[in-house]
Amino acid sequence: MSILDRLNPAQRRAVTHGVPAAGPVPPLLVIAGAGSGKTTTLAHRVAHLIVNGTDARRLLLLTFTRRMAAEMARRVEAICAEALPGHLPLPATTIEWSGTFHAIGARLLLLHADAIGLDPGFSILDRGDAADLMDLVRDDLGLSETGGRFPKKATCLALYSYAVNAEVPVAEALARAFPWCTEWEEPLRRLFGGYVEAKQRQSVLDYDDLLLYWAQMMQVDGLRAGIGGRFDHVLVDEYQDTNRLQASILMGLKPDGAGLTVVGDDAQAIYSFRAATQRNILEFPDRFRPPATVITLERNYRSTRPILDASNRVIARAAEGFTKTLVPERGGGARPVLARVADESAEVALVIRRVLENREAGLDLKDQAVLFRAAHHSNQLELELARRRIPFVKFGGLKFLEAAHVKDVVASLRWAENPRDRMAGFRVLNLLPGIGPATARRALLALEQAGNAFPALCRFRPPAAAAEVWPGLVATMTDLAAAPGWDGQVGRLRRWYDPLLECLYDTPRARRSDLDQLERLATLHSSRIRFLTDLALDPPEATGDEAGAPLKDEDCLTLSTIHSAKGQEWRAVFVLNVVDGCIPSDLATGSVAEIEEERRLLYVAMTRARDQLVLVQPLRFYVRGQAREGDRHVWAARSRFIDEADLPAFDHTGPHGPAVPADSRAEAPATPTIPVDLKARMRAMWP
DNA sequence: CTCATTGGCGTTTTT
DNA sequence: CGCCAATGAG
Repeated sequence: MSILDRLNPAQRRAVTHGVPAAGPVPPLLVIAGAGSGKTTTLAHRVAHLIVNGTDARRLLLLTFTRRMAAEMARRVEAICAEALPGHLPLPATTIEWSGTFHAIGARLLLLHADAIGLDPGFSILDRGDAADLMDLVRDDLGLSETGGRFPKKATCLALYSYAVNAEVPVAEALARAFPWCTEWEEPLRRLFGGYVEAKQRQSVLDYDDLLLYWAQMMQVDGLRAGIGGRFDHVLVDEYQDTNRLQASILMGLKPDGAGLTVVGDDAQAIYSFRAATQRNILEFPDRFRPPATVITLERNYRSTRPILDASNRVIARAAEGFTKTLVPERGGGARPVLARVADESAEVALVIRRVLENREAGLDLKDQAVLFRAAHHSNQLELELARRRIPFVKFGGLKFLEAAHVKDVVASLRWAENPRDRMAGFRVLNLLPGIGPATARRALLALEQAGNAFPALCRFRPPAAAAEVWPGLVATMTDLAAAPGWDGQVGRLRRWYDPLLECLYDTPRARRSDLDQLERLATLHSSRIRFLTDLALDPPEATGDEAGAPLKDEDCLTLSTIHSAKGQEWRAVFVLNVVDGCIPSDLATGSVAEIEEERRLLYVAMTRARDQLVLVQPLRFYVRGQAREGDRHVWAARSRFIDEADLPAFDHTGPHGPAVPADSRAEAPATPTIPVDLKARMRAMWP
């Protein structure tokens, strides 16, 4: 009995390709359709390599998220334990080098910091900090007074990031992704130059640097040999969502493709906004001589036949790709439902009703998920779930880490770790009453001139309003910077920060409980720098529930953006707002390529479902930017990706007839749900 | 120089 | 609505 017996023939070929081997293992591309056992296959291949004598420490496993890395490690160990009975699974089967490109990049940079002249105490900027730094540099370069509308900081950062990740000049990035900013090409280039300089002066790296420095290291002979030679096998998951820079790293690691395995599904490519390109996966085979072996997995073990049939119809209308049609292994099951509802309130009601019915019928909340295109699409649903005390977790959207008070504390820790980190210092100083940008700048200058030693700040004369709290700040930062151990540092910091919190924000109680959570989280990490690095690369998800992190065992409904649902599955899946303008997003209809990506997004959402799939289509959308009881609305059409000809693949519920009622032009505003308050109207006449 | 207020404008997806 | 820039009072 072998671990290979439970695999189908294509999976088995993928797992055993080139192994056991006498010589180098030729490159392999696995095209794994949705639900075709991709994770199983990859985990078995890794286990098969280990069982056949590959040292687990010489494996590099690159996944799309930390969560996937952990899942993969768990499964590999389980399979190895089964295949090698009697051997303890640890540590011989533990994959040390497993994680996202960014996390692995951070580790390699730390390891080789000396060789490339990088301060090993570097801090990692999250997206918000990077954008703020971009803003600061823009001010310094005097680009704020350009008149007209210079792109906003977030746009500047996105553009810079695109150029780096796509490995194209600014002009090309502008043309491809930000055509409305082309007139600013020259000042933008200056801005990016200044941004890079500022990062280096402060010993900070942004996300892109983790890849960029890694790719650059692979261009240096000695380093390339050292890093590439560290790994016998490199395996990459979700290859369809990698970009040019990541491909360059891979080619640097394994120039001839020996030991390289990439797995992905071009039909599920949904990250082009991060400069991911399908060309990576489409062109992979021919990058090598002889070309890489291609193995396609098309047997779907996840969804019932009717769900798969509907999904296949949606993707069949796409233009390009490795052709494959998923073949269902599971029979039976009901058709997916296309549920028309009056508006978003009715959508919320329908989803909650069906979720609860499912639970009555024995389907736990954790077996069900609600998916949507944009994080804010679930706002109403979240409110209603909270009101009815139905537990849920939300993936995607605002992160815990992005809350102002959490950023305050993290910035303080980062400043203590790296006093040259101006973004961190700037944020901390601005917390004090009476201190604004100008004073903060002067204080940072004073600190720099004193050799970045915090005690020197004692001599700085703050404005009168800050005089009282100033010594506390200096003492706190001095303590943190000099602290011998990590234990208790967050507690020490909070003795100073918590009183400030009271004055700064209006809901101090909820915020303090967030900080309690942060403090607990801190104890799970061995040092301050590890804590900060892990936090930047793998921020905990926001929960939407005031209780903080949901208990692991609690039965909980999943809410998720479609992007964050990648690689997951549930027995019942609801997709919100399957209308034109949401899927496809009205912001992503500028080109055929963008629209095609939106189609794949719907395909990804639909193929997450095992037994039950409900696409919800509200007919009426209230327009934003009006009074609470306003009645301005638009009528939305069914998503263009559900073709008329494909309607028979669905069951239909809700109001029928044309999407836009014939008499809509004449329709009177809905009756207000709140009784008219005449007295308030009288008062309002005389403000 | 700080801080609160006002008015205009854009509104996605994430390591 | 929520973010950002401009404005004006202290």
